[in-house]
Amino acid sequence: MQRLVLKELPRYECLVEAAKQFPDLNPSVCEAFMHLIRAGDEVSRVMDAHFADHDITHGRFLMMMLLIEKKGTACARPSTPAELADLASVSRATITGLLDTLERDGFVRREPGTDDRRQMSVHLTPEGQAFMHGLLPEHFRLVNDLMGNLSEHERATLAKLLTKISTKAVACGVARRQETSAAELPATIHI
Amino acid sequence: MQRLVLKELPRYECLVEAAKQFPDLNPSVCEAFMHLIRAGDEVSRVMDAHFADHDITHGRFLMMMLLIEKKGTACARPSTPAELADLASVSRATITGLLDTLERDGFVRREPGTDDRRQMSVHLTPEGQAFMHGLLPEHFRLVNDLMGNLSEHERATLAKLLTKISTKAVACGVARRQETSAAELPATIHI
DNA sequence: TGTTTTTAGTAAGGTGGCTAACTATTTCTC
DNA sequence: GAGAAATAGTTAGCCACCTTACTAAAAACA
Repeated sequence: MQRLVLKELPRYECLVEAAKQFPDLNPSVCEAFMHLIRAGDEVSRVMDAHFADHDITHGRFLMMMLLIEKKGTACARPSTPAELADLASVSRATITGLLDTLERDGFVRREPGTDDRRQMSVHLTPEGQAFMHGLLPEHFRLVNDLMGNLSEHERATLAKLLTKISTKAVACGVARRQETSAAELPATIHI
Repeated sequence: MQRLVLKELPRYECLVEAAKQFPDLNPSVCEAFMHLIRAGDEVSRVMDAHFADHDITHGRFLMMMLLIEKKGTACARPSTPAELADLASVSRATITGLLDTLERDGFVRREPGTDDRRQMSVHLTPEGQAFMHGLLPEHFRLVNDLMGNLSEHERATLAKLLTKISTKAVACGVARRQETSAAELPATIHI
């Protein structure tokens, strides 16, 4: 499902106009920011359309990607709902909902855990595995196509710049949580 | 509302491993792609958290941004639900839902159109206008902060690279629609 | 042993989509 | 001018993907 975004980015001159009204608005910063939002949205739409061709959604795809059997041992594979929730940064309740639909469609199988009876162990079924093997070649070709206008060097530059932004975004999140925690201290602490 | 994304991107060596299984997978392409998805998601989360502080959501914010009074005449302002829907590339039904909640909260006012009795004219109320004027300074400062690790030159580079990707994504969408249209022609046409 | 924490899942609610159908109005065609 | 077609906004129903609060059971801790 898509977030609302503008079909067209505002013209630069509109940003400059708006900056007269809102002095904190830096037109070139805003422009770059909006390019990021837009590009992210548009590639997501392309991927989602491909998923829809196969009657699957982004969320379910990600679950199956996490569960897919991997050759070699370099990359761990989660197996409990809590592990999936942690990797995807969502609540267990969300995972339950996703797994419910995947189980309903025969793509995953849940079994009680062996060590801990509270736990469930989650696996792709052979059907789920086959489904992913059928989907992924074209998925990766689509990714290649989307990035096809960028040289290897440009892709590396892009990754570097985006990492700078992500780092900043994460820092905003951390600073925000500290701010929130401080606000929640009883007033008497400040004596 | 966020889409499911991985908390951590897979390590490059995991991509290389996976490429052995899926030959279409190009590790460096995939890596850049995932950086885009992640960065987009993370900045969205930061913005959404700020919106939540003011009891508003991304979709409602965008509606109000489109409706906000603008000094000068360089930038048109939409005024009907259909115009909003067109600018945001969603259905009129979706706009109805968003406007319902904004009207409920006193931020927008709907009036019958003057020229065409099918239409509604939509405006920010003074309360809505004041709300946005209260929110936007910090919003723009947040944007500046998020992009703060990038120089002016880097921002221009980023915008250029992202535009290349957006262009490709849009082309994928166009190609897809042509493909779909061709598939829908009656079989007899091919004689 | 008793208390606290953890696990998966349920219930309830929200956001932001969609489609199809509807009603009223406007535009188009003959 | 009459009727058909298109348009505008809304309604109803559905979906995906969240959240929090809660439950029962199990595990960990003191």
